[in-house]
Amino acid sequence: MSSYLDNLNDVQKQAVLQKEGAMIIIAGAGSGKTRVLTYRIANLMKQGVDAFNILALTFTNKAAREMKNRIATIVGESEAKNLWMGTFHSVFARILRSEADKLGFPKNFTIYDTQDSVKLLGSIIKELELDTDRYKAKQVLNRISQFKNSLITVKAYDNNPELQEADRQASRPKMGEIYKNYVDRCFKAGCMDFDDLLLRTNQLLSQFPEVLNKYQNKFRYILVDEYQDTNHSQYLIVKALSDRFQNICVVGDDSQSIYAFRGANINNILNFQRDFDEVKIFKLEQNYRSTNNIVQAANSVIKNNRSKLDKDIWTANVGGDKVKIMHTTTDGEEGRFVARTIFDIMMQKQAKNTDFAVLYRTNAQSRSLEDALRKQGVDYRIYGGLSFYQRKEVKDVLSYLRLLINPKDEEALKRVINYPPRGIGQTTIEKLIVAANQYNRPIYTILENLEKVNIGLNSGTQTKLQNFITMMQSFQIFSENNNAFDTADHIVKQVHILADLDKDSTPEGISRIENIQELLNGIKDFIDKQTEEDLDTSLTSFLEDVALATDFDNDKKDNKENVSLMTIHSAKGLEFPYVFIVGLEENLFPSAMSMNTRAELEEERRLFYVAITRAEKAAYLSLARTRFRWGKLVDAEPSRFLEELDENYIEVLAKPRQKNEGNLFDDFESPNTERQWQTPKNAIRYKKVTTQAPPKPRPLVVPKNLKKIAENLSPNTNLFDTKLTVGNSVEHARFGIGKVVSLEGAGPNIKAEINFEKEGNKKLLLKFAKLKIIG
DNA sequence: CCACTTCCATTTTTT
DNA sequence: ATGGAAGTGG
Repeated sequence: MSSYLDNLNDVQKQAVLQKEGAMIIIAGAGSGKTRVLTYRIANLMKQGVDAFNILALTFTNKAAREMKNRIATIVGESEAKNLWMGTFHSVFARILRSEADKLGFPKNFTIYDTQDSVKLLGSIIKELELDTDRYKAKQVLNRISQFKNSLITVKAYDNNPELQEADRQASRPKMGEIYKNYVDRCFKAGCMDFDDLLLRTNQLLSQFPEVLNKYQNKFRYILVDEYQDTNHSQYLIVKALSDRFQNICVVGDDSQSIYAFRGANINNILNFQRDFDEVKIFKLEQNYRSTNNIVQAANSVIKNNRSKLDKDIWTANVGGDKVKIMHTTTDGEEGRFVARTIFDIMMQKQAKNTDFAVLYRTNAQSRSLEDALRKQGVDYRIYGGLSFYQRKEVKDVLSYLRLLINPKDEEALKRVINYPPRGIGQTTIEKLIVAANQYNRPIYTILENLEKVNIGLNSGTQTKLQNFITMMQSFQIFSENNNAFDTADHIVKQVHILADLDKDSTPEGISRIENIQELLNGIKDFIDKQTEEDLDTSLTSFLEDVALATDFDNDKKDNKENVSLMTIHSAKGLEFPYVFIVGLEENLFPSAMSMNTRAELEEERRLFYVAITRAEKAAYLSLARTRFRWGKLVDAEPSRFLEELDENYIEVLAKPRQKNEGNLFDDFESPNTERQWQTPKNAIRYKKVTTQAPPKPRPLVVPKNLKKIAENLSPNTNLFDTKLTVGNSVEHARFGIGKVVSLEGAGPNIKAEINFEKEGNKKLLLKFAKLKIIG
């Protein structure tokens, strides 16, 4: 029966066959992790475990889908269909959907994306008449996200002088008030944001024992992929669900943890052995993906990180090409180098577009690459960035649909109440919000009862509002008798969105119309697919899918083969024969925002490690000495990561040149560009230099914005590195001098009990407490 | 209330 | 450079 096991090495096989208990699979890059997970689940099922009792949490929905398909080939489609597989967010959104009433949410709750959350926070900040420079909606959202991911509710915040003090120090004393308002408003709107999907799940499991019991019994075998990137909230969910049967298998690689910025807690993986009894450990250390030069180059970089699990990634693969490094003068030149090299490799090695990926640190870097690829005639596709569903015109249509299933959805209402323009202005909307807050009802309810409230609207405006409501009600009725596609189509026609967009005959305007068409097609596809698999075809389920979809999840139908352009973060879990990593410059990669602590810098280094290890056959690194940023030319120094690469595995294509030495690709601007490139003369351009230029002493750059951000962050982030221990004397801004009595918790959640001379014993969350070690 | 203009920040990464 | 927000005149 176990022919499928023959493809596995010893450790992989052990990991697959270990059926019960807690286990951790430390899976180095390219070590066949997905294969192990797939076979492991298949094996469980072959051994008689019911698919309904297996929960597998992945990092993207696409990963879940692919894994499911692979499992289906082993155990059969009908069985594989019953597996619960998906991202934390989508799996628990589904569970919340059926249990929402217990938490006071409607079953049809809608999901706020980041845009919605930021907008809501913007209006709250305005309503509270706070300084919008101090209180930047986006930053406030980040802070609230931190709270939620650490399970700090509004109440917990109110009881936590430390947090309040930290916010006061960051000149945001009203943070608690904003937080409370935000949570209230989301609740009243029947909406959950991304973090709520996890936080509310935790609430559900902790406050309702019968619910916990139900899902503990259901999910007897739990698997978590990319465990290194789970946050505290996710960790608690996993812990709670697996508590009964303790059949928990987590897979991850601490060296690939790159999501600390959104609360991922690397200690979840580092401390796994502490959290469960008798943990079995499997280390997958053989890399099957990359050539030896790539594996060793990657190893030489990551070894500079202090905090990591002990492992030794090796490969039996041949050496292959060395990792190539290209110094260029400008970002434009860098783009042309990438485009040209891709073109050359395609010609010489008969490679396809899909064999290539260009990875960058920030989305903004894609522009110069796009220009160059377009000129070179290389088809490409950008992943990530603004997703399809976030485009204005698409979101407008989606907002109508959202409002239909959840009339309380405030952000959706605000979007469509005057779009297309129907004479309902800002003033009117503000009056409505005020009324809604006064009566403690959703705006929609106010609208339905306009005649009963007097909020100072003139009769003309009242009629317009009335018409809007009547229209929405008619849509409501329509949707009850028609499917999601017909409803959406009906709405698009009735509100004349296309007519509005038609006024704009620019290419952008035309593409907007196409986007709406594509959205409608998307809904149709969704219904077809769901029907085929006998799943929910409702509007609600479509909207949920959309809210949690990533760019990778909706496969474009154009059958063109494309070079992939994406951020390194997006590239996690993917692999390509040829990988280009661009912008290896100080302040860009590592990012200027991530150089104030060792922890941050180490995350950047892991990011670099992830980038290199995406490559199978060849990796090209490039940098530019000047680059357009913020519309200005900015000078740049080579990234420190380049110096960390072991020179045995690299090859420098063009040595660093001073700016005034002229542009390597200057002739590229000339009309004969193409021909110039074919001439052998160009060969010397790839001049090999055996020694790298002596590294210049790096000027100590402290960007201006760094200071500001440092002030906003808790100033003691680096405390994690200085290792506070029991017995240390510390000084606290408010409580004065004290001694550390004990430490508990892990990572960002370490709490210290401190005996203060004046204030007595206090437990402080190190993350937020402002402590200075004085002895 | 709307259309047009000017101004401003934006660039770290994403479910 | 660019797109969104805020301000201004009709």
